[in-house]
Amino acid sequence: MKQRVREIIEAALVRAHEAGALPSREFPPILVEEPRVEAHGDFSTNVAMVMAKIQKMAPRKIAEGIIDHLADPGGVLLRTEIAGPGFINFFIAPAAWPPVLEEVHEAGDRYGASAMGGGRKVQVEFVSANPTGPLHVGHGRGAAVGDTVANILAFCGFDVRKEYYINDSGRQIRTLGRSVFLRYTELLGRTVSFPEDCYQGDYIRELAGAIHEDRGDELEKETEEAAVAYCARRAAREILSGIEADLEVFGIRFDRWFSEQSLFDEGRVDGAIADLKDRDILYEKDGALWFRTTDHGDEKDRVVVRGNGQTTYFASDIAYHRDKFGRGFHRVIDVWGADHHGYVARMSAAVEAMGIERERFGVILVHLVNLLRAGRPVAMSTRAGEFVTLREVVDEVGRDAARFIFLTRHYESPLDFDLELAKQKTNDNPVYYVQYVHARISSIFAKGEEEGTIAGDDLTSPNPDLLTEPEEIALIKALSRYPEAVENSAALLEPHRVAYFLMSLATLFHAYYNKHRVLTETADLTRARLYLVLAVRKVIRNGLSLLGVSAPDKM
RNA sequence: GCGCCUGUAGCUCAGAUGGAUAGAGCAACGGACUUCUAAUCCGUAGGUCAGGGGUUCGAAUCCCUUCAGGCGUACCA
Repeated sequence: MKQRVREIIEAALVRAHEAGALPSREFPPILVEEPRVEAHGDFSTNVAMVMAKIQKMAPRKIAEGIIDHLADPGGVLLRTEIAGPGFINFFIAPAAWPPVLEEVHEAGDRYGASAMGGGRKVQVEFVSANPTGPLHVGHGRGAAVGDTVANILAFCGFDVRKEYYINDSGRQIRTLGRSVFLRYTELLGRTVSFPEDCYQGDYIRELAGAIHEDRGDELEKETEEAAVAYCARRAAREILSGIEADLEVFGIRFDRWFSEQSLFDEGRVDGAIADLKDRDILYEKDGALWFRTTDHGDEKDRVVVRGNGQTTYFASDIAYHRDKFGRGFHRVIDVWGADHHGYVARMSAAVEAMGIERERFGVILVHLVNLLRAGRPVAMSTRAGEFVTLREVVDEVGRDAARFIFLTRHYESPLDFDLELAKQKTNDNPVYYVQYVHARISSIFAKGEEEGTIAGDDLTSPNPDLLTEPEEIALIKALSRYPEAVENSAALLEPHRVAYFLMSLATLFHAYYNKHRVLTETADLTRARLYLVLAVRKVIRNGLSLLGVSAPDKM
């Protein structure tokens, strides 16, 4: 509908110019918005004010010229008015709304989908937690955001791949190996002093126990280096498969798990370094190899190969991102914890230095999660091994509630996740509020079938024009806004917009439900209302599925 | 010190690209279940959009500045 209004305005501008009412034919992009105040109409535009300078006319005068040349062949406009400093307000004829329902029904599962992506390949890399311990709630937030952003982009016509980058090389993995090996030697009856910088969690003992069970004391016969390496490899593999299982429970499946170690094994790190050196993007200083990131906006150059010959984490990341773009992704989106924000400038600089336009690389910084229980903070420290895992949270509060909570805040806002609140079935926890709409509508259909008034979802020749109640028009208006909500969500990479849309749609539905009956004495009216609520159910289910939340028929 | 993020009702949070009178939930108070699910609805009350300056027809939104909280500032990952 908004699009239709925009077209009407565009046509009026051209006609007004041709008729001499507007001197310049230079028109700005037309902004059509939905005013907060009902008295200002269904839509309004500020074009007249924006054009004042170009046209060298008073805004209200321009507005008059536009209104005089409005054509409305479809008869959607009830009336228009000029208001305030030069707004043009449009009031839509109530009868113009019900036909919108046909669009919802025709598109079905695809309602709200768009072609904005044009099939371009996009990669979303998220979670990518080191395989040194189980996932915690913070990872869960990143997982929910990354997964949903990817879903929404795919829905908007991008060819999306979800990827998990495994940091299976480097010091943390060696530390993991050392931690497990030490616990293992403990099991052999030795007393060891367990260093503070090793991983303290109980899961380390479990991993050591499993190795002890399989291999007995065999590892003792190997060199310590080999034994530690074995422990590291094996522990990382097992932790990773635990992570994969936890993500599966959380409703997330990756298209690809990408190993950092493979970059070394296949010579991609060396390859990237050699290439960048040839192009004079890397230079030597003080025995180290540096990247000229300052040429691309970073505050200082960064080391890629240290004086001792070891590559930095940055080196792997350069090789990794080079590989990503080499795979033909038009756009690459990384989802990181906000504590890595200091890394964004250098990574962006590196990408740009490799000849890739800056807009093609984006980082979503997901802010931290404070885990609470009934208002009190729950201690969280990976190293000390005191933390609540994502799995425990999902087991306790449920996948739907957990995902929804992560997605009802902007990712740049710190999040308090209260376990007790998350279990409550109140409106402080709106996932149930939204799901309840779906259940209620399903229940209406169940009742209708039971009474024999309808058969399944099959509504023969409904007449939407019978939907004249203000609550019905309000619902239809809301449904018509869904595609735009999804597009905005995709354009801004902000999944919470879909969640908020669903909550507001739910509010309108519950109000309608409480005031009017769907199954009435009049067959025509019943069919029309079923047609409406079925459209609502489709959109609720559609939106929830983007968020990775289930749409239950019963609650 | 410098950089990034955050600051909106008692609490938790929305308010993209600057628009007209600032929004929701929770909590508080008062109402609505013989009905298609009350996990719901209706109403009342609640504000110096952290403070100050600026830009303009118009600022929660853009710019400058102060304050508060978080994070980051390695030849760590």
